[in-house]
Amino acid sequence: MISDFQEQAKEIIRRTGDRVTPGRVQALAVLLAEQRAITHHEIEERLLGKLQLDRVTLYRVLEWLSEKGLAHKVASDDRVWRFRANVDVHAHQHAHFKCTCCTKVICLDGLNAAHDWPLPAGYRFQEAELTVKGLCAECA
Amino acid sequence: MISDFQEQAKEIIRRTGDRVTPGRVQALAVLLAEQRAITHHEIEERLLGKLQLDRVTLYRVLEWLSEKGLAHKVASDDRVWRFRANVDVHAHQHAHFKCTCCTKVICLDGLNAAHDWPLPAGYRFQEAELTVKGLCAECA
DNA sequence: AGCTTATTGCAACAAAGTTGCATCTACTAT
DNA sequence: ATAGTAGATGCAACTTTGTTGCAATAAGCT
Repeated sequence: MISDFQEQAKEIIRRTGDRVTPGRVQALAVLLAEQRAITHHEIEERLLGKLQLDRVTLYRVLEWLSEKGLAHKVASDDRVWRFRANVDVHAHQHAHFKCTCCTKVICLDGLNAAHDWPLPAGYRFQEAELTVKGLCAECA
Repeated sequence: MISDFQEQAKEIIRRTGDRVTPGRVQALAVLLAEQRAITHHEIEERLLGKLQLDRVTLYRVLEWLSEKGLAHKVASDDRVWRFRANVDVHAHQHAHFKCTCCTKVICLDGLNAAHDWPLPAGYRFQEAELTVKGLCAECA
């Protein structure tokens, strides 16, 4: 299973034309194996044993994944970025759910934060970030 | 004008039953004088000259204002909390707009992030935080 | 196999916020 | 008015999350 994600990650990264490095492959593999948005810290934990990767390098890898559109960053109220691999045209405009109990974050793919929000005159819309908070099935 | 806000702040604070201290009064007065959500740092700037208040104390005052429901905190993608005085039943459920150019944040009072978001089975809604990003009238 | 340049690791730094504790002060009760 | 007390404040030190500069390394090309 895991090597499956690794191969998948390798192929995705190869297609960007940029270098295929262990750090990028393992980090993306971790994200692919996860159905939810996870923090830098959580990714580090999952890499333990598999690959020793510098903290800073992981930050840079995650930044690179976002830039290349292979993953997306999710802002949260705890000042921590979370990352999730971009699946297909999963694309940009979608909402997130954060459990106020276990802090888990998932993507609400069905919910697209569309651009029909009424803004004051002269304001221009770019994007919307919607985070719904509550309790997940396990914590409820 | 300014002392007007000070008197208003004093009265609001008095009604909580907690102590009316210069830090609380001045901080709330600053928030009342502002129509948008501002950062700890911006509040500190506006207090310069009026009152020398320790960084930590301001953090605690802002926390207290939130707890007492006199102000609300707005999370943002720059990992910085912003605060705004709560006007009337302005209350909780509303959206925010953040200018991607000047980083200014305003409250979209007309837009209430209502609770009809479709969640997965077993999930329980608590609150929603909606941030619309784009350009404000001055930056557009 | 060697070259080139992107990537990595390390150390140091930065911003935002928190904690512990001694000191001070707003309010209360005299 | 004064004194006592719980609650606020100021200071120093710390934490967490993330960033920057730079020398060393290694991925992919020829």
